Order: sequence, then C-alpha cells, then structure tokens
Amino acid sequence: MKRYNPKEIEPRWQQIWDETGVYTADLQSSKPKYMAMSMFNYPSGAGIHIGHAMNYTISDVKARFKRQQGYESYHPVGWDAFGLPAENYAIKAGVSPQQSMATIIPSYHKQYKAMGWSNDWEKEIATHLPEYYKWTQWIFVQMYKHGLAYQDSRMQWWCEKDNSVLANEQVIDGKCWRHDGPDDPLVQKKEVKQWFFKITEYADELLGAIDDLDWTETVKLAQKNWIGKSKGAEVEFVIDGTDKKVTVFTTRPDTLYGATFLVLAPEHELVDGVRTDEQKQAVDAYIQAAQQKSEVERQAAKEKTGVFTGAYAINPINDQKLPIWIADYVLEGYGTGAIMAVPAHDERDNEFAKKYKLPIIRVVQNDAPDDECSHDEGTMMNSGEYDGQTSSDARENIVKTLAAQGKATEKVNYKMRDWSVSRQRYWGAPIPIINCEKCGPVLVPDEDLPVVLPELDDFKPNGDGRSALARASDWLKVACPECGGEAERETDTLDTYICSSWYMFRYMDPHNQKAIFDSEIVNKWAPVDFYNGGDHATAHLLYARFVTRFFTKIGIMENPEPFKQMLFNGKVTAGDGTMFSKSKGNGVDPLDIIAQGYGADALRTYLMFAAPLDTWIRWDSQGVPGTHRFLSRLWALVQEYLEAEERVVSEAAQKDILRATHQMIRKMTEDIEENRYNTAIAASMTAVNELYKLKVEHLARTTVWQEALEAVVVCVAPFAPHIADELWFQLGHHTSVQKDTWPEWNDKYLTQDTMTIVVQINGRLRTTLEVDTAATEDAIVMAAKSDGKVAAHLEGKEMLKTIYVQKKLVNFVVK
RNA sequence: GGGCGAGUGGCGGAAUUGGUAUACGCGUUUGACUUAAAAUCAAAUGACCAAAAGUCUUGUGGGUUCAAGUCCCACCUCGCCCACCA
Repeated sequence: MKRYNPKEIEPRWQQIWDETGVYTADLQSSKPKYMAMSMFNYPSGAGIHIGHAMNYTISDVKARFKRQQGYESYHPVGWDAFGLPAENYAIKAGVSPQQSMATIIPSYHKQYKAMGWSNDWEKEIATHLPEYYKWTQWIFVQMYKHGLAYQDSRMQWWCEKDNSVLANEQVIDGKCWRHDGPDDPLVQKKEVKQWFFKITEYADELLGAIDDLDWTETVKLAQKNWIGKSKGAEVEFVIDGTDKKVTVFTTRPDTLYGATFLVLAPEHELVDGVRTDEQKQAVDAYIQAAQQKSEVERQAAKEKTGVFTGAYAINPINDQKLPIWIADYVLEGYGTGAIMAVPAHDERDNEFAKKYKLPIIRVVQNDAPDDECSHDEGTMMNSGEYDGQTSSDARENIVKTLAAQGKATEKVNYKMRDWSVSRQRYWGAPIPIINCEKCGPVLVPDEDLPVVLPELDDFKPNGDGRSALARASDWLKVACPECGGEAERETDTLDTYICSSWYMFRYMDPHNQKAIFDSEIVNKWAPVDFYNGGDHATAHLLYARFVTRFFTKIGIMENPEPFKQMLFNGKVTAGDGTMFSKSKGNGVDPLDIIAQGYGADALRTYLMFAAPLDTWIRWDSQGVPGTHRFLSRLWALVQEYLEAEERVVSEAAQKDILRATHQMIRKMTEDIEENRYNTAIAASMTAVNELYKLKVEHLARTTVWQEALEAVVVCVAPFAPHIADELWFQLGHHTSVQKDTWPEWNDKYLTQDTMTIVVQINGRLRTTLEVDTAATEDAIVMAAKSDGKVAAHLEGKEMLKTIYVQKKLVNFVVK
C-alpha cells in the first residue's frame, strides 16, 4: 500500500496546476463570477510568515470552494511594492529597490506555490512597475481635474528618522509607525507644502453606506469612528469692546446659558488680536511652552493648563460677559479651534473651571453634587425662557433664535481630515506635476504618463525636506507643458495608500495599456466578493472606498463599494500568547513545517481548523501533526478501498454510508459559505471516522463506497488541495478535482428509521428512547412512562403536566 | 475615561438559537501489532464514587421557564479598539 507522502505529491501537483493553468480565470466567462482575495503582500527579504499563511489560506479556501461549485473563481495575486521599508533597505544595502524587488518577488512566487494557493499568475500585478503606476498617476490627474486634489501648507507629522511626512494613522503613541522602539524619537510637527485629496467631501456618503456592508462589525465601527461625524452648531461670540467675533463649535447648544468662559486653542488665529497688553507676557509664555511640547506630551498631560487672555466675549443668548482663556486641551484642528466651556456639563471644562476657579452654572437638572458635572440630557433650568424645556427642544429653539439673528448655524463636523498624499521619499510613484515659476503647478499631460521614476544610485532624502529626486537633475529639469519655459518636476511621490486603493480593479484588467481598466469587465467583476486581512486597515479600506466612489462619479464604473464581504481575521501568536518575532527567535516558518514532511495540506488544514477565523490562535506544535494524521487516515482509507474486493454491501450499511457522507456535504457546504471553516473540517473528520467504523465489516469496491470517498475527497479539497487531486485521480478521474466538482446533498439520505427521544422528569434527564420516526405523540409518551427507570422515578408522584416537543423530548412535571 | 466583545474539560474549541452540555482535534491511559521503539489500529477519557445507581458541572450571585451555556438583573475577571474631537 502506498504511503501518504506530501513531499512527493505536493510539488508534483503544483507543477501540474502550473502547466495546465487550472487557476487561470476567464474574465469573459459566462459562468457566474466569484472573486476572493486577501490584502496583498508587501514584499520584503524575510519571505512569508505564518500570518501570511493564515490570511492567504482563508481567501484561497473560499476561492477553491467557489471554483468547485462551478463559479468562474478568480484568486488574484499582486505586490504592494512601493514604500519605505524597501527604500530604507536600499539605502542600507546599496541595492536599488528596483533590483531588490526583481529578486525578492520571484522568491515569493515559489513560496506562494509551495503553500498551494490557487493564484492566477497570468494576471499578477506589482505597484512599482510603470505599467501599474501610470494609472496611479492617472488617478491623481483625475482627482486634480475634478477639483479633489489640492496643495496646501500644513503642519504635518514629521519623522526625523524617515525624513518624511506621516499621515495621522502612521503616528502611533506619538511615534512613527516604523520607528516605535523605546529609543526612537517622538514625531514632530513641521510646516510642509503637501498635496491633498479632498476625501472630506465624501465623508457623509462614506459614513452612510457603512451600515449596509457585510463586513466584520469592529471594522465597520472603526470606519465610523474614523469619520467621526458629530452634529451641532457654530455659535458666534462678539469680543467685548471690539467688532471682532469668535466662532465656537458645540454639540450642546442647549447648554449655552451654562457657558461661563471661552477657550481658544493656542494656535488660534485670534489669540494675538484679543489678548490684553497686561496678559501678553503670560500668553506668549504659555503658547511658547505649548509649542515646545510634543503632541504626545500635550495629550498625556494629566492636568489641564491654560492662561487668561484678559479679554471677554459676549454670550449671544444672554449678553453675559465671559472671560476668554487659552488652553491646549482645545485642538486647533477640530471644529473651529475654539469652544464655549460649560463646566457643569462637560468633564474637561469642569476640570479646568475647578483648577482656575471659574464659575460653574448648571442648566440641565440632575442629581449630581453641586460641583460635579453631568453630560446627561434632561429638563432645562437657569436658562431664561427655555426653562422647563427638554434638552433636545431647547437645543433646537436656541439655535433657531440665534440663527434668526445671524449668530448661529447648524453645523456638522467630522474628525476625518483630507488625505495627505505626498511623501518626500524616493520609492513611490512620482506625482505627475510640473512646477513652473510662471504657471504654478501644471499637470503632466496624459500622453506623457507615466512619469517614470528614474533609477538612482543614492536614495537618501535630500535633507531639505525633498526626496532624492531633487538630485536627479536630468529628470528634474523639464519644459513647462503650458508655457514651454524652464520648470521642475514635483519631487514628492504618492502615498502608497493610493497604490492600494484601486489594485482590486486592476486585477480585473491587469494588462490594459489604453485605460486604467475596461469598464465593462469591472462592472462584471466588481465588487470583490470576499476580502480579508489581519488588520482593521481602517485607512486602507476607507481610501479604497473613497477612490471607488470617485470612479463611479467620473463614470468609469458602476458599483460604489469595492468589497462586498470583508473579514477581519485573527492572527497567529506563539504558544504563550506573545507575538512571534524575529528578535525573540520564536517564529514558526511555514516553509519549514512543509519541509519537515507534514506538507502544505496539513498546515493549511490546521490553520483553518484551530479556531474560528476571527479568533487569534496560539501556535500548538501538536496541531499540524494532528491534521496530518487526519489526512493520512483519509489516504489509507482510499488505498484500502482500491485494494478491496467487489461484493454486495447490505442495504443497512449503504444507508449508513450515505447518511455519513450527505451529512458531511451539507455541513461543509453551509459552514464554508458562512466562513465557519473549523466546524467544516470537523465535519469531514466525523465522516472519515464513521467510514472507518463501517469499513471494518462492509468495505467493498462498489458504487456506494466510490461515491462516499469521492465526496470526502472533494469536500476536503479546498483545505487540502494536493492530496485531494492525488486521491481523485487514484479514484479513476482524469481531470482535476479543482473545478466543478462540489456535490449536492440529498435530504432523503439524512433521514433515519429511528429517532432519539429525550425523557426528562422535572426537566432532568432520566433516559433516552429510540423510537420509530413514525411514532405518534401518544405512543412516545406511553413508551416513556413505561420505561423502567422513568417508572421508578414517577412512582408515588402526582403527574401535573406532560410536555412533548415534537421528535425531541418528553418532560413529565410531577410533584 | 468611552465603545465593543468574551469567560464552557488538562488544552484549542463545539452546541441546529430555549430542548441529551463538552462535537472535532490535541493531550493522557489501556490494549493489539513489534525483539523494542516510532508509526498505525482499537477502546477509554468533565468531576465525585471501587462499581452500579446517583449527585454536581458552562466566571459569581439572583431571576424568568416544564426546561437556561443560550433570555433578564447585579457583580467579578480578561481581551481588543478609540481616546482632551467640544
């Protein structure tokens, strides 16, 4: 009997799949389409790790399942190649990022194939290739032409180590996301001229569509928080003794009578204009101190600080004079950078008022002690004519009154800012702009795209805030497309989030040289049916949704959402629950596991079996041997069958065989569809166990066994595709198991002649009965009552009630 | 501080949504095969009890119900995300 040897069969099948192109999707096919993918990979010298094995197997199983079900299933592959790590590596190693990608990417090919992933290699893409980034640049051009790309000077997060600007989401706990070690510096703010995409214009649309998405709930929530919509009003306060006005944003205009002071952010433009001469020194000192503090220190500061400006503002609702303070707990970047402080009903204002002995006036009735605050809504008090109204009525009425006088407007604010898309680094798609002294920034004409990134010897940033491209003088100097005069190319490159915001559509038409993609194909294949990754990826998903919506607005595609289903899957940690890390040397290399002889099939099956997909799994060194054992059992069963004699199998045994297989088919079909891979695999194990019991007396080369084994092989194929194809051929087939093979279950094989009835007394299990499925209620209750054990318990008791649940249970309630 | 989620054997985890708690796997124990070991096959495996019978058991305490891992209330513990956003 041949032994199960994954080392022999896996490479063989990988080669056959390659040669026959079973995983090449026909995008023009008339079959129903299905597209499953995981977030694409950032190629680095380290190769794939166990986290990749997890992520990509999840989408691979889905793609295989659908392919077997008869869908035209497309499991694409590509590389998110631009970005800082490759550039930093290039600086260190002196090898150009172009060159290192040219060697790294092919090494990934081997690793992906060794994992048995069903990628369509004909349609492979990589974001650093001119044929790809031509269209990344084209998106910038379109954004610009539609008024959604603009340039602005902003205070930006700046990482000294990278010499580059960082987006908000790239700042984690005050440090650069790539330099967050204990010795790394905190990020700084620096004024830089930046290109932005006006994503805020889509904020409401992006928010509104979230609820309908079939995505992991926490990911949806993260998107909502990120957008951070809040409804309120802007209220105008006149500064006493001047004609200057300061506008505040508040979500609680109902508490306007409770405002006892105003607070401006230190960077607020009115600060210089309002402070009195007596307070100049104190204010200047405070602002200087605030500037020196990094954002982290500001946020970490437990105690609130501030300084009085000496100026007062007039409360528009009751003409009260309110002192104007400056404090860094008010942020310049949100709302108007100024607030009305209501210490009775806002915790931060309360803390500040207590520290600086400012008055606290309660305007919403509550039970809190006098100097405590409560943000609850309720009935108004101390609010003039609004006393007795509910918060929500007062809110509406106060805004209405002030609006009539031009002193307030309803206002919606978002936490989300416009998307900063320029990076002062070399390894990215050059921004297709030419800066002309006469004409200003001018778009590179479409026919001149792509602006090819020149190969350099030295990739270090220029040190003046510009990328290495500032030193590429041949590339830099160019004639202005408008006036023909001397001009320079933009030396910023595009944020790699742009590259990844549209790659799923390029997958659908990867070699198109005339357009970003063919609309007809994309309208057929979008949205992506299944998308997964091990991160919330809030920014990536939001940007992808934004760009997709933009595409629909400019008429190149129809569906405004890129991903129909999005699964945020768990990760793999070391057995002690800590993250795998190179420095600790506790990593588990998927390729090692395969090489040890367990094979990719056992590894894939273990990863999908260990826990539900959204749960973090702890690596268990006994896990892969366990799934390997299961696959060996299946292998051995097929071998025994092939060597068995032809003979008649009893009708009862046939029924048992059919029931075991059809139960498995049903459970696996439903569970894979619903992303419950762990219980799907359990169902296949149960079936194999059942067949093992049946084989002892009934194994024979007959149709019923042939079909049962085929069903198991087919159902296991999404998880363990190599052994499946091998056994499929051994069972006499000549075409791959990977396509159009998924079986249907038949309910008639699931029925049994008898059923198990649970018998309870006062809700406690006393016995179970095997009865004929056709048995009536009366017959079942009679049988239950006369059962020996039950009768003993009923002896001498008064029968109060008999509960009968159809085909399930009898419960006698006695006293 | 805010939000979300989770507590089930020695371990990872099941439980058709109120109806036999602990599927499946790991581990452990025993037996078969073997000179022996590994591998494989078979059996057992929540706790208490020598065993049968029985009792107890889904973080803790209450409640609803004929019946609760599942529903309700209170508490404890853990995890994740966001965090001075007015």
